[in-house]
This record gives sequence, structure tokens and C-alpha cells, in this order.
Amino acid sequence: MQRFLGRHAKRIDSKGRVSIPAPFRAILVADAFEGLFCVRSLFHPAVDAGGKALIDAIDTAIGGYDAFSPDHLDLATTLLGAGDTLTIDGEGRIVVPDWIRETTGIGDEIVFVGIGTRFQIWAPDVFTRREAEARGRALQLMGTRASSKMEPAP
Amino acid sequence: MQRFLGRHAKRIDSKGRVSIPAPFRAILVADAFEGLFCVRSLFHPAVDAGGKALIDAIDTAIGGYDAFSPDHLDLATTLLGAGDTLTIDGEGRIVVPDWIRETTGIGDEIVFVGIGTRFQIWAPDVFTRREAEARGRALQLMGTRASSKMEPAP
DNA sequence: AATCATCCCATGTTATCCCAAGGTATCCCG
DNA sequence: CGGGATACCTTGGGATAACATGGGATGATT
Repeated sequence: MQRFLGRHAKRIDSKGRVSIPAPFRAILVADAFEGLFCVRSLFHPAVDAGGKALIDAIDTAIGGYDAFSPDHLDLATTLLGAGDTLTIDGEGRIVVPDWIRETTGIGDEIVFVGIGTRFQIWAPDVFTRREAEARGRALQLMGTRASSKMEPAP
Repeated sequence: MQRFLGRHAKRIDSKGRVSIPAPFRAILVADAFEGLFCVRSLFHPAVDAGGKALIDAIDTAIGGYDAFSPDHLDLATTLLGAGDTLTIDGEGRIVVPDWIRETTGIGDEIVFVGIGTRFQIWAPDVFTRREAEARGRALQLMGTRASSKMEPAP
């Protein structure tokens, strides 16, 4: 299975459009999924986006509960109620809706970050801070004692 | 399969009419279901609405009980008997009946929230509070806690 | 007869589609 | 290894269609 990888910064035009990075787009069409599924990220001021794989993950999370149970409602409200399917135009662009601008703080610049089965959408400055935090936590999780003073050569 | 998702705020006109969001309408017609089935939501001051998929979900929820048992009667009375099928006019609008206004507190503004097989109808301010609650509970259900205090830039 | 609900038409706004062109990376060939 | 041509990616603007919304006319109901 193909994975979303890397980071891509783009500009949003005057009509609110931005092109999805070509590598990401290639994965979406391979999934045979029209459009781009987006949902507010659970832990950060960002948006999770993807295709069929992302929807399947949400279905799995929700499917374990009875349709009229409180737990089902909480999950569906958070994962589906805060979601959206954006249409992709002939040039591979989406229009960034207002709710994405509000939850992420995106103005006219945007960053796409691949995280494997899906990718995230961030405001550039917010992501810069997030990246530093993620790196610090990743180091802890990997159990590395930052062994040494290895620095790039000056 | 298509699902109801996303959040759509609309205004109710002086005659009590409001247009069903176009994405939701498209799903209803794909269902080959005329009209909009509505029923008071079980746990919240909201209304559950949908087409054939909603009725099927209710059937499934009820189906686990013997057809003549008291439990079955209670559920059927609450989920089917209390329901109302609203007619949709040529422009895709419904007329919001009084019982919906009374149970939800809706005045002249309304929010449609997609939750998969059905969608909910809320008064905007009530839903704002509900959404925060649902998100908190969803985070617990997903077994994690929000680590970061990062907020979008102003 | 009056009220309410449904249907029909009209309009402003928004979003979607379509066409066109500049820039950039890639590939091929010398 | 270097230069050039090609194809893809990205960006821009204008035309078109869909949507949401408002008001008026018709017919049923009480």
C-alpha cells in the first residue's frame, strides 16, 4: 500500500483554491475515491485528510457501538459531524472551506504533511511548533537517550 | 455507500421553511425515499432525520426484541410512533413543525449535522455546547488524551 | 370566509467547470 | 557530463450551472 509522505507547502489563491500535492493525489486516485475526505484532527488544530483508508478507519471506530447508543453518537458527532468531503476539480485542486480556516488558523498559506495512511493540513507557523514537539516526544518514545553531542558540521 | 457528514447552518424563512443542505438531499434521493423521516433524538434536545437508511437502522435496533414484548413496544413507540415524515417541496425545502421547535429550541436558525446513516437537527447555540461535550467523550473513548495546548494563530 | 399548506416562479449569490499559460522537474540525446 | 526538449505540475481568470432564498398564487381544510 502506498503511503502519504513528506511535507508540502502551498499557497492558496484568491478564490480559496489550492492544489493537492501531486504525490498525494496519485494515492487518492489509486484508492478509486472521488473527492477528499477531511475531518478535524482529534488532538491538534489541524485537519486529517485522506481517501477510503481514512473513512474505513472511522467506520471501524464507530461500528463497534450500537447505532443509538451514547458512545456511537459521541464518536459520530466528532468524527463525521466535523468531517467533510471536498470535491477535487479537473486540475487537482480543492477549495479550502471556512471551517478548516477556523480550526487551523490557515490564511493564504498551507502545509500538507503526510503521516502514512492519511495526511494533515496545517497553518505553516502552527506546524513549525508542532514539529518540534513531535520530535521531542518521538525521541522519548524510541527510548533514545540523546546520546551525544552530534551536531552538523559548522 | 454514501453518508451524511459535515455541519450546515441555515436560516429559516418567515414561512417556517428551510432548505435541506444539497449534499444531504442528494443522499435522500439516492435512497429512493420521498420525504424526510424525523424523530426526537433519544438523549439530546435534537431531532434525528433521514431516509430509508435511518428506518433500517431503527428496525435493526428494535429487531433484537420479541415483537410482542413490552420492550419492543416501548422502543417502537418511541422511535417509530413518535416519528414524523416531512414533505420536501420542489426546491428541496421542509417546513419545520412546531414539535421540532419545542424539543430543540430552534428559532429562526438551524444546524444540520451529519452522523453517517442519519443526520441531526439542532439549535445552533445548543449544538455548540453539545459538540464540545461529544469531543471530550470521544477523546476518552479513543483512549488518549490531548497532549498539546497549541492553538491556531489569531 | 379565513387560514394554512403546497406549488410555482424569480433573483442574488456562491460554487463548479472549463480553458489557457507560465514555470519546473524530468528525460533523452549529444 | 552537459544541454535541450518534453511533459507534468501549478496557477490564474472567466463562463456557466447549481444552490439558497424570497415572494406571490393556487387549492385544501376548518
